[in-house]
Amino acid sequence: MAGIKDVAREAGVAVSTVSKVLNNYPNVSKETKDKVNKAIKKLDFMPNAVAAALSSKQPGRVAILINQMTNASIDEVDMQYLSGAILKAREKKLDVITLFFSMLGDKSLKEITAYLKSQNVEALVIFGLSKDDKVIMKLVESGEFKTVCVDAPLVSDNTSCVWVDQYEAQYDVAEALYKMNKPKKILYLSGKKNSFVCEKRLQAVKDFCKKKKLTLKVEQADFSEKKAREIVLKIGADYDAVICASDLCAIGAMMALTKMDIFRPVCGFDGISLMGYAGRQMTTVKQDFTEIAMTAVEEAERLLLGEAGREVILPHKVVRIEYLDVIH
Amino acid sequence: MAGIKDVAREAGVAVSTVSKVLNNYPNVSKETKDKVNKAIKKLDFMPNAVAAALSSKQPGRVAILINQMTNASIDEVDMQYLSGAILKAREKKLDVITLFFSMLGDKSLKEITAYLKSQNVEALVIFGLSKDDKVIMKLVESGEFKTVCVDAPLVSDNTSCVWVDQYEAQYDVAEALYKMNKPKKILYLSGKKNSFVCEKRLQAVKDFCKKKKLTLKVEQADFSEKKAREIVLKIGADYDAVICASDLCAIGAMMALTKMDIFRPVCGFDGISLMGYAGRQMTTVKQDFTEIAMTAVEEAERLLLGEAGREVILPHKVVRIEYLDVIH
DNA sequence: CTGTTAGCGCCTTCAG
DNA sequence: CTGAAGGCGCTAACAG
Repeated sequence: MAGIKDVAREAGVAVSTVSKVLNNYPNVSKETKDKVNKAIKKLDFMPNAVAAALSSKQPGRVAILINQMTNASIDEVDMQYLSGAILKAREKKLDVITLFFSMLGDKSLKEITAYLKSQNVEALVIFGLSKDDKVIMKLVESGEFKTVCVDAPLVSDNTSCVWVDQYEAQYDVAEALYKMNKPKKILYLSGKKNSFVCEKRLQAVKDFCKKKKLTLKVEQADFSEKKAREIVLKIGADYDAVICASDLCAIGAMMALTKMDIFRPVCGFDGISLMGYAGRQMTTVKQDFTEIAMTAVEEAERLLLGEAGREVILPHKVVRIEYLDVIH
Repeated sequence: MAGIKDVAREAGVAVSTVSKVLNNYPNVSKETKDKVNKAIKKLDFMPNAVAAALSSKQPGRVAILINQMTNASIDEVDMQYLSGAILKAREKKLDVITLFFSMLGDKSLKEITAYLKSQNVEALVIFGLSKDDKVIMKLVESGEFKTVCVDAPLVSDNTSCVWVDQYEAQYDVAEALYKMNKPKKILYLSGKKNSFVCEKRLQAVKDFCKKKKLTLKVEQADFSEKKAREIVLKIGADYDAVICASDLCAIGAMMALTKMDIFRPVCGFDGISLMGYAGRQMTTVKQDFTEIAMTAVEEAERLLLGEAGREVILPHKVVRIEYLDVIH
């Protein structure tokens, strides 16, 4: 691999000059710039990113932390988060390293911090954080790293939060279902206890039902298809509609209803393609996870540039999913 | 962040000595080693990985290349590949960078090579490569990087291949289905044209049918649930059983059969959790993608250590999946 | 506008 | 067994 020296020699200039054109410094004459660029092309030169990172004050890496298998996910969500984040990071020329919560859970805050620092990470982008992830919560609060939380309302001077307005989204989908079917008694299958998103969603349904004067029964389904199925089998018949905090639960609810051979409108949350297998049209909230991830990385860049943390709200859509709409 | 110098001062030794204990050199007395380790602990020191990478001849990074959304995947497979690979890499203290085919497809071999070199990558672990991925095929063949291909039979001095024996697996599952239902006429829904795995699977079914003197009809379903459904709707009734090159197709086939209200045994391939939604018991081949990925990374390490490329065959299982066996 | 010169933080011969 | 010194490839003042 050709080095910067070779380029300098080839172009007949000093290494620093080459460095300058590489990093788009203003004060280089067009001529020498051309010379250098020609040499670069000729030698197929590309600066060694490791060396550059070591020597320069450029921002360090950003670590993507994924809480695998926690959301309603079935991997689809995580994968979209990941690819969106990685894509945007490359675009922004940010180095990333990918980590899973499971790799950190058993380590102390100190260890994690040391590890991240040793890897030259300066910013964190965290997906799927919940209050139960104690160490990672502490990591965020420690302020050692600029961090962007997706789906967790943590905002401070150096931590931003990016998400869809969970309250509004849940409210909207409930309303859509309401308009269509005019239910009187609602069964709400809530998600995990200490999940930030779930609290918002739950509140939305509560408020909605209050406003419309509907009876509301809340059950904890923990994002689980199975639990949802069991709950609905047991008490589903007593309600006019089932609103779910996740698509997976909606599928479970649907399965139960089909088995009981009764009809009740059901709606989900997330818009994962698995919904295509629900066997019936369903209403759900569609979140664009790729977009969310890309926005999160952009936000991380902002923080790295020294700007202050903030909350970024992304739009959502309420959609009807047909059987196999989504899967090719 | 404490540096190696701080540790040296704290321990009252030279930096080089610290470095030696860090890298487990043999010639350090136990006493000084203890002193140094104490200092390390006291200062929460961790060597800067970037600097270490730059200065030492330690192996470079390994790039994980994922062909997102190509297999029967629905993300589950890719996610397991990814987490397995990343986990093992951390265990082996190998630095990884994750890339998706889609980020490279439009670039030239030269560009990709330059980029990878600039990122200090020395080894590639490639998931889901097919003959159609021209550039990446060339990348592998160029020999510039040690590479491990999962699901592609590329073996040379510096490239290994890790996979489940596709022929045997497909043969086994066909046999299992045969024993159970004694079909005479088989419909085989094959996968994508230029996929390495598909060719092996197809050959296995051909051989099996020949041996058992069964009528075999092969149709291209391209791993698509929809195509599988359409094919089975059209001609499924004429056959006694449907063997599929992927679970997704098996689900499609099942959906079609259910719609037609006829029973035909169906089997799939991969063992993804989506099979839990097929609505009926199904036979399939279960591959442990996490394990495959971990093995692939280990193999990459071997190559990095200078050993020669080879083929590594991993075991598979033929399993029956019940409704929601797999999804919690 | 261009070149010279220190480092970045660590590893690694090579003397002692 | 330990320490001093050079260098990995590049960037960033600082001179010129």
